[in-house]
Amino acid sequence: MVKRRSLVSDYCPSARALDAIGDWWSLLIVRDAFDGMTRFGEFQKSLGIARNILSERLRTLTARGILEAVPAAAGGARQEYRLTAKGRDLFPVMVALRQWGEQHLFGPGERHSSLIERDSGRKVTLTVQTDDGRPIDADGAVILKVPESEKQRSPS
Amino acid sequence: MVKRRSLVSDYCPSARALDAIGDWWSLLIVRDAFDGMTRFGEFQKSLGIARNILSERLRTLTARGILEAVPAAAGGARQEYRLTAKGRDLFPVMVALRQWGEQHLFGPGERHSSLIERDSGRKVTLTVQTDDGRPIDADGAVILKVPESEKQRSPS
DNA sequence: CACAATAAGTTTCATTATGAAACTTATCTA
DNA sequence: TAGATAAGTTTCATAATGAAACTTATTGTG
Repeated sequence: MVKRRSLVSDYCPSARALDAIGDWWSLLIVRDAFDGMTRFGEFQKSLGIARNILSERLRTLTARGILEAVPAAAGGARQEYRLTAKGRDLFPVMVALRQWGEQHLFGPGERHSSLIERDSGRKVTLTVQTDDGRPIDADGAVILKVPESEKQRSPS
Repeated sequence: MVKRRSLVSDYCPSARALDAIGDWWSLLIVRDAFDGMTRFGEFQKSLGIARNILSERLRTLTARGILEAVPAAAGGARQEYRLTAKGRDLFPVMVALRQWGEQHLFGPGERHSSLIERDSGRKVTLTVQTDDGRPIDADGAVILKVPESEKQRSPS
């Protein structure tokens, strides 16, 4: 396969995001993490993922700062995998995927899990809006590209 | 590999969504489609994807109703690939990924493309909220699972 | 119209990524 | 302390991917 092309240097934030979490399993692991799972075995049982692949994914997600590995017991070797702040910031991504799935991938009357506010029980939804609060859809939006001349500018 | 496990029967909408568009390349193709691309060659050049893989992905995305293939010229064999309504509904997913990428994958001062409202030039953002309009974060939300007894209930 | 140049795929082949199962330690439990 | 779990790692077979060559269909040019 000649190694999958990396998009980390792409100037499109979506591309970099997909480069970080767009591979098979990663977002499912993150979903389970949002659902409270922390242990290797929990992820493995929930997803039915091969153990070697899960091991590799947990390592990568940790290296990328999306999960952090903390010793399950003081002095012990076993880890618990917890979402970092960076990982928790994927919440809108999860909600967006969920919302699209609900809209388009379930038959009428077919049951699915739902995301609700803990306290009120109200359904959680997601809105795309301008920074002054007006809802907007794809047609109203446009991508402002980085001029060629500025692309190479790197941080510090 | 014994075929990648399918999640289409999972009762979690996020899992089904990832099953549909969570493979390598699919969302990048969708991103380019949002950016106005329609032709095989445009996607190929933009992404640097192998032609056989692009061919397969376009076929799959079309089969799943996310893209539709329309003849480029009347009577011609060449296709244009356009987002369907279902495909355009992935807009919030793209915005969510973009927003996370902007927040966490760019160094300070490093340039990136931005999503703005066409008319006003205002930045587009994304908010997770309850259905009565209050913003909410991951801590305030909880997943309501489908009871075991109801899982099997299928549509029509 | 004839001929070259593109566009859009498809086929073939080499290589990587994944899955399953067996194997290895470390940790927990009775 | 012995057996049972948990958490990985190793090994091996197979699927997915990438690159390049190849095939048609379409477009452009004189």
